[in-house]
Amino acid sequence: MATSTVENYLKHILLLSEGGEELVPMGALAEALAVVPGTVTTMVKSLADSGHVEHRPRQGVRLSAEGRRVALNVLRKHRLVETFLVNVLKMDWATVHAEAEQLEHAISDEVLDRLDALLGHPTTDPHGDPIPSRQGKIDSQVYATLATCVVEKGLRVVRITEQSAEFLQFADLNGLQPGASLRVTERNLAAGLVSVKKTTGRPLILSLAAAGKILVQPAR
Amino acid sequence: MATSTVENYLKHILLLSEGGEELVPMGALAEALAVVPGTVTTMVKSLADSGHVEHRPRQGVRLSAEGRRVALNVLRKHRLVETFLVNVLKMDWATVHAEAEQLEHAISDEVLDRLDALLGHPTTDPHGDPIPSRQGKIDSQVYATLATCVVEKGLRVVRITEQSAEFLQFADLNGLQPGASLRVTERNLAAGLVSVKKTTGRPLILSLAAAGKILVQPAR
DNA sequence: AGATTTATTTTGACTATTCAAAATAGGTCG
DNA sequence: CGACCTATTTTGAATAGTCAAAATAAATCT
Ligand SMILES: [Mn+2]
Ligand SMILES: [Mn+2]
Ligand SMILES: [Mn+2]
Ligand SMILES: [Mn+2]
Repeated sequence: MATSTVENYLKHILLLSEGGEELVPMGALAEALAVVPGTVTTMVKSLADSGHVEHRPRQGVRLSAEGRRVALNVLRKHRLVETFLVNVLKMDWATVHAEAEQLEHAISDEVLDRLDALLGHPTTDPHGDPIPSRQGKIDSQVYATLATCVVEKGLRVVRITEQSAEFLQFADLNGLQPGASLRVTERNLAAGLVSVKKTTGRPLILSLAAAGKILVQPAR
Repeated sequence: MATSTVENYLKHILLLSEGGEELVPMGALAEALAVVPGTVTTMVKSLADSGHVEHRPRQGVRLSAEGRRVALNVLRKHRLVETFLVNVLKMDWATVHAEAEQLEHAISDEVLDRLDALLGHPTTDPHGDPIPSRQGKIDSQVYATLATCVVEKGLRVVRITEQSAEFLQFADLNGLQPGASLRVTERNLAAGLVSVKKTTGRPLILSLAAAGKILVQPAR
């Protein structure tokens, strides 16, 4: 019964609130949804009327328990669909985000369950993004990034937190997929650069901005 | 760029015009789309403005070449999705129609092609409905039905032309799936009944209305 | 404190889609 | 032919979502 517009609003509020507690500023939401701020104000008020969010005028929005439930379900659909598109249909991981953006609103919970089973109940999508469980639990572990981790330690890529096709294409081409092993050889804050050595392939230099999008954990 | 409303209008015009040539009366379209006639008049005029249909006031609508192209693409998506849901996700053929009704508007041509390949380029969906080719060709062969076919000849079910879950459930339960072998043992026009003997299972009696929804061809 | 910048909200308008109800064009039938 | 029936069209109004631009509140900066 939630329209896809409503689902998108709720999903982005969830994504912007790092778990669902903090107030999301209207401007940030407008930016994420690619609409003007006035539109967000209007929609958020109606979302508040329907009990999906709490609106603190001039401060921001926060999901209600019900809003969070809906948002997690949409996010689960999004990420399971991405997994399906990559693992089963063999699509390019750089392009599946746009596809999933539509499909997340079109698949039923029934299809969702069957996809989940077909895929073997995955816990992360092709980008390493955690897939909320059927019950709405989502892994909220905090990871270091290539911009913040310790230098000269063995690391494993766990996640790429960026959905633009260009960046993902670039990451893929340079062996930065979840599971890849590497270490940071040098970090120059002044120059804003991070040097990375992968176990295989040539050394790589990233900007701090790019490095900040690659989440890592200590190699097992 | 066509909205899903537009896609639904075009698809139903195609379905109601037996191939695309005849004029579809506004009332029939309104009924198929479950909207009031006035709404159809309004929408059809805008579809005519965008070049998707030709509107003969007071007579009906007909698809333009472009409208037909769009409609066939949507129909192809619908039927390939149904095939996927049944063959891969093992869903009940009685329920996939409603799912496909949404998904047909959400999958891209890219995903469509990959689904087609995954399924081995099927030419009919689980109900025996022909799947339009990528180039927009669709099998328009005319078949007899259990209400019109010859009596006491070996037959094979080719298609069930009804998408309601109840009817499909009933057909499935009684062994009336595409491919099933049977013959009509008796037809009583006065009583409006058709008696059917399947190769396996007990004899079956259908109303003429129900029998008319089962398309058959002479057993090979 | 007063002025200025910035984020948010308001207002007015527009598109797409729909319905209810009234108006109308075409037949049809006596 | 004229009354009548039926399908279609018109008219007026509603809902969801959006934008542009003006108004306003809050925060920041002399
Ligand atoms: Mn979306
Ligand atoms: Mn992802
Ligand atoms: Mn549809
Ligand atoms: Mn079908």
